[in-house]
Amino acid sequence: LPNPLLRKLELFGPLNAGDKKFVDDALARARTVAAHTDLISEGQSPSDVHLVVEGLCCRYKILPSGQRQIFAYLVPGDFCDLNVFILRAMDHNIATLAVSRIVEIPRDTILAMVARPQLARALWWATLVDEATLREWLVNVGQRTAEIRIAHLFCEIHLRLSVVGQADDRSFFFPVTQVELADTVGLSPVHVNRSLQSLRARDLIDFKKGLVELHDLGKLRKLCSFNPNYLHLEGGKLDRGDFGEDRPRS
Amino acid sequence: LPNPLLRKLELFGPLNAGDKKFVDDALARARTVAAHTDLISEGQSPSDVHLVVEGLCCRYKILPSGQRQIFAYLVPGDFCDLNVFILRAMDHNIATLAVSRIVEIPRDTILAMVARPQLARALWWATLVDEATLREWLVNVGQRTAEIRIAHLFCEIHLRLSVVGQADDRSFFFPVTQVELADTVGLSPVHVNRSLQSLRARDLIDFKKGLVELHDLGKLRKLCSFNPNYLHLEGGKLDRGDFGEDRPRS
DNA sequence: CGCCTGCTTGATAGGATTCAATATAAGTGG
DNA sequence: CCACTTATATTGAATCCTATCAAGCAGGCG
Repeated sequence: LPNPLLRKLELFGPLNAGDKKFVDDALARARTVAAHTDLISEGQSPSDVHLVVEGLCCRYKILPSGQRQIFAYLVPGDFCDLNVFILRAMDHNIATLAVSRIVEIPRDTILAMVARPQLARALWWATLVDEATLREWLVNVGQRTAEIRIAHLFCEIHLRLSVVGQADDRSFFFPVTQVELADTVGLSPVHVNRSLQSLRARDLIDFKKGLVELHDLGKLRKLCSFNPNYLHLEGGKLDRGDFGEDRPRS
Repeated sequence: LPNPLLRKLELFGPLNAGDKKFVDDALARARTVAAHTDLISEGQSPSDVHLVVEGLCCRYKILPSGQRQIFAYLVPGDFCDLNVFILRAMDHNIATLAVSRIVEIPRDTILAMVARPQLARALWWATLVDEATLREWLVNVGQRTAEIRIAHLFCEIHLRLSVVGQADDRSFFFPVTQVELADTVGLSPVHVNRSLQSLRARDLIDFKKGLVELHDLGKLRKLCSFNPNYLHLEGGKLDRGDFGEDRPRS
């Protein structure tokens, strides 16, 4: 079973043997966490950095009114709280959605990683992709209709899971409830249910019990005009791997 | 007129004289850009980093359907594209909303800034706050009703402008049209108009011709349950200014 | 003065929410 | 292993919020 973090980071650029070993060692001891368990809560200031090795987690916030908004799904290879080095306190929560394997990487280990130039850039790249993903979610909730919102979300998750070898072209596991989907895309659970039925009726996707079956990925992507640029994936290899160099640009 | 970037960064932590001079020098030569002008477009890969010194800019994306979503307002002291060092191409656009003064900071200057530990942390802090702000916008669009959405946006902008000395407790300039507001909060321009009227009727705020008058800031904040934690401002001074130190935490 | 942009208003339609009830599945404990 | 309880999914009906369409108004500018 390949290291999902390594797999992700190498999309950005090649790592040397030392870098790889470093990453591998860092993920050596993962612990298993039950589903629906908070890993970090708002106001806390964890000393270590959490990383998802297996399973599914999410960032979320609960409003005074009791409403919940999910900001991000964290799939294998994703960091939970790299910002720990700078910000005093978390401004949101992170929880598991399914049984997951989590590693807690000590601060010092992260610092040592950042001391390796290529790894440092790869980590930075990962956080920038997180931010770009967040922007796309804002587009999703701000501009798209219910059905297309959900279609777009599935397209994204599918691609991100593919990167870490957790999805093929026909299906993938995505263990969330319809209520959680609703809190993700800013819709009511009832409407999510109906939108899912509508997508099934169009013979695009079938989602039940945490399994997404893609009946026609191409049509699904067309429906929501899915443009994966913001994930900086395939293009990732072409992304700037250098720092100070001043080469000409188009 | 104090340097807005310096003013912002010092919220995070103290800078030494050398750091300050460095930042001051970096902002020395600003150019004036007309309103509604693109600074950077999707797909581009600017060689320098843009920073807003005066005026107002925004991040945005246009969908194939022609819809526009605004992701962020950039006020004096905000960077436009620090990610230039890592990502090959912009995945969104940045434009001026009003006449603005912009500096283009060479890559080398940024690299020199990052070489200064305290400045590096302050820059990192700034990008993390940007991300947290984006999360809050997702909450806004995903969970709140029209009126409260707009109220919350005004609360945020007011606070961010206050930090750089561009707002007092009674009013501030915010030169956007109602259409732009609509593209920000994911509503139709008509509905934005009506929501603004409603806020005026409650004697909370009056927004006309780019001037926001706050009739009762306390009541406005209560209406939208405004919690500025996510901006990490006042708490900013207490945020972690250290890197590797391993001090006890509560 | 006329034009353009931005704001305002009214009427209508539609998408999404809410409420409520039912069905189905999943666990739990005796 | 079955009965009970809880979580999740599904369905229908009524309501509400927001969008759309369309028209009128105001102010700035050449």
